[in-house]
Amino acid sequence: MVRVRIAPSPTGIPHIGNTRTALFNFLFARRNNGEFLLRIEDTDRARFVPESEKAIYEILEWLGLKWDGKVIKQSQRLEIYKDHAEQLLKKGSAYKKEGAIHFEMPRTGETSWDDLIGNKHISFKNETQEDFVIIKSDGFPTYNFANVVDDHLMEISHVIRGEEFISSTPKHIQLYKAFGWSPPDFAHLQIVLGPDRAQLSTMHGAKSILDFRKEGFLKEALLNYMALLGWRFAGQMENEERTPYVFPEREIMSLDFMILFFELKDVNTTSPIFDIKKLEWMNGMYIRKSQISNLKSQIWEYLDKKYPVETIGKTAPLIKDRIKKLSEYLLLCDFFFKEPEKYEIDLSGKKEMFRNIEIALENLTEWDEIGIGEHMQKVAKDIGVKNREFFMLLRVAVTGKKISPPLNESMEILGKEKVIKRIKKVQNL
RNA sequence: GACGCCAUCGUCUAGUGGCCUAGGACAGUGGGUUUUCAGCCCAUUAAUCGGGGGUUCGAAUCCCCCUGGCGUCACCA
Repeated sequence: MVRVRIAPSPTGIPHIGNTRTALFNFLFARRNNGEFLLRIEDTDRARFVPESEKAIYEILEWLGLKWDGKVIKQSQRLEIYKDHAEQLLKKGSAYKKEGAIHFEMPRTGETSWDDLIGNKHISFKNETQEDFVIIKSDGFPTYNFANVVDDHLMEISHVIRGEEFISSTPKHIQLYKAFGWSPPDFAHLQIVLGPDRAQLSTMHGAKSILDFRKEGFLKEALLNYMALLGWRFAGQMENEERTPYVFPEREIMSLDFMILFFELKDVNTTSPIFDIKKLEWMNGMYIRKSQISNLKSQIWEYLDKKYPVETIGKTAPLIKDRIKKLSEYLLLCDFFFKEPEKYEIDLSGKKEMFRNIEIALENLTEWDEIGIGEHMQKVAKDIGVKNREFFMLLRVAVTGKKISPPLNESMEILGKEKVIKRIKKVQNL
């Protein structure tokens, strides 16, 4: 039975790095019909950040990486750790010193294991190892100790975690040995690096997943991108002659697809660097692929349901190819909800032209995109203004901006009354 | 510094001895479509596979050394 866990400590809001670890654990569990557990390692009272525990739940739920069973919190298991430390004391593999309990590491031989990432044998000479604290003088267990006790008690079969724990794995293995337990399999994932090539960390300004959501990233894109950082589908598709992955579409994968094909042996051994550009491209890709009804509700919810959902629904088709993030919706579409107050081009002195436009629009019986377009082209021709210039001025008059969704469609959606009102308004500039 | 992990275009990667004068994607550049901006389409720049030795008829692929990057060296996790 495969049982994995993620063991975040509530000392910060999860970012791409540790969330990717969660994703890989989740994929491995689902792929193998196993369980994916969540343990909060809150034994460091000094670094505790209150809102981070809530954020951990929120992020996992939002992304659809729901854990199985109930959450284990180390701060509520202090007795368990004490009991186990006591056992080691009795066995003589631990000793007290300065109010803390220390574990005695062997001085000779070596400690090693076969790591599932890269399928390699890693070994440390025991002479390089040192004794370490398992129970602090405040009675709390240290990470190294609580981690091992819990992984055993929770019957974890595979420990899939970041590479930063490789150096402490000998400690863990020796602990298992001292207890007479058999250690789980280990898989140490390569660390995700920032553009500065240093490990992604909150301290270093890495954005949290919550930040990405706030910026309008879709969970599908985030999930897909995180998976691609070190893993890709290694199967063969039809028509692929030479090497797999030559088609871009195989980079776009749903969570279900990933679950179907995820294998630890296909996880890369090199540390990937997080590239926001590719994430943005991928997010745009997901937005473009979205069904309008789905995109509509995503935007609506993203904007805290403050804007009329019908208008969002009507305008969504106009902007789905134009935005990379949900946050860009209002940049393009705010004019649907309020009249422009300022104009990116000086429209004064164009009174005559807008008067002509107004009359032409007034005379329109069918208020639709095609009719509007035809009539406007005619006006442009009649007054001898090039399309390019004519429509730019009209665009600014209606939207306030030089960049906007397609004009005719926008005018149709806005409605005759509002459009004419705006055309009248610019005649008084 | 000690210990450990890693090493293919700027970035993510394909590649497990001959299909590689190294393929794809993102980013970049040029062009086309065009009523803006996107999108889409086409083209294109970019890696002497970190360096040096081997092994082999043949190496990005196997071995060794060097170098570099990263990680860990707490009563943090």
